[in-house]
Amino acid sequence: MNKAQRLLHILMTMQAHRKFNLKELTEEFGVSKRTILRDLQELSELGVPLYSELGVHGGYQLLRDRMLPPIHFSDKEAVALFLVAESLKGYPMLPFEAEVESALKKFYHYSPPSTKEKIEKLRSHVLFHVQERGLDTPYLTSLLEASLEGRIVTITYEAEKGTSERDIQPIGVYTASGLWYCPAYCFRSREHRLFRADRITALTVAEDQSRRIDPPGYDLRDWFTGRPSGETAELLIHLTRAGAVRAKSDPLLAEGLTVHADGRGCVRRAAAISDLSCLADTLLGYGAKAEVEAPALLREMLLQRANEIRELYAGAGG
DNA sequence: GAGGTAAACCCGTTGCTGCC
DNA sequence: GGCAGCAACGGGTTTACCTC
Repeated sequence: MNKAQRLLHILMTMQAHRKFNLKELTEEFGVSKRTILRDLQELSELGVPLYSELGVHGGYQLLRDRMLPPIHFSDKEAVALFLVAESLKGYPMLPFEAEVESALKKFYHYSPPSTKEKIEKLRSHVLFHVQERGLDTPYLTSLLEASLEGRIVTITYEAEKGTSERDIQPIGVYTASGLWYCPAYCFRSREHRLFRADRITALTVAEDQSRRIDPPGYDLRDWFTGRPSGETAELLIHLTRAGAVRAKSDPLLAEGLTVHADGRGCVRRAAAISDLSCLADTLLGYGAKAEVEAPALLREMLLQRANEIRELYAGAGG
């Protein structure tokens, strides 16, 4: 039996037995322990999910649940998968980036030449442009994993107001305009808040997991459908014609937007109190194109910001 | 602590292949 | 045919870990 045949037989033996050790394999294949070890290492490097246990009852196990069965794709399905992959390439950071790269390599390697040809053509004719930000998000995968497992993590966050350390329970991650965001329940402010992944400079799993909200009862879909968490306020914003056009493509104002027959519009929905500050910053850019009727707190925030700007320029001019 | 197991080394042997 | 290079293999030793 040559090496290739032996590797194949070892793989079949592993699939037939839930657990095995070196001695059993050396007896079955009539080779030395050293050779079996080399074979197992080679199989592991090829992607076979092997798990070893030390000790008296130690041995090897094949993590069969972690290995997918062979799947057949049609030509169009294969090209479609690569199209999806291409759409992600513009992002400098992705969760499970190395795994995505490895999976695509395997997929491309085993694709027939005609499919490869279509994929290469696709690369020349389709481009998903993502705004380049050049910001590192080293904890993106950790945030995603924490949201999947409902873990509380301790983060160091660099906000505009300064650096803070806080415990959060992420509900997911999403990307917009080339940036990665992580909505999460913040145990310090006791409400859901939005964090920029690139502003997280340190992340560790929190020691105290007893506070975790399980089940969370609030997920990324709730976040996007605008179901607020925590204390809320009724929002009523009137928009000019130009303001309504702009609000249609504004993620903060599109929700709850109604455009009247004359082109003007209004935004009417519930908003979390914690979001008002962010809304005020956005509305400042609308100038007179948007007028806040409610809540009063948002009006005050806008006035305060406007006054700050006025003082700044009055001082510079005089 | 003893004994069983895997992991990680090192080194020597064997067989195949290509080159001169 | 002789030689070098390489891959595959085997044996030995030490270390780490686990169970009893």
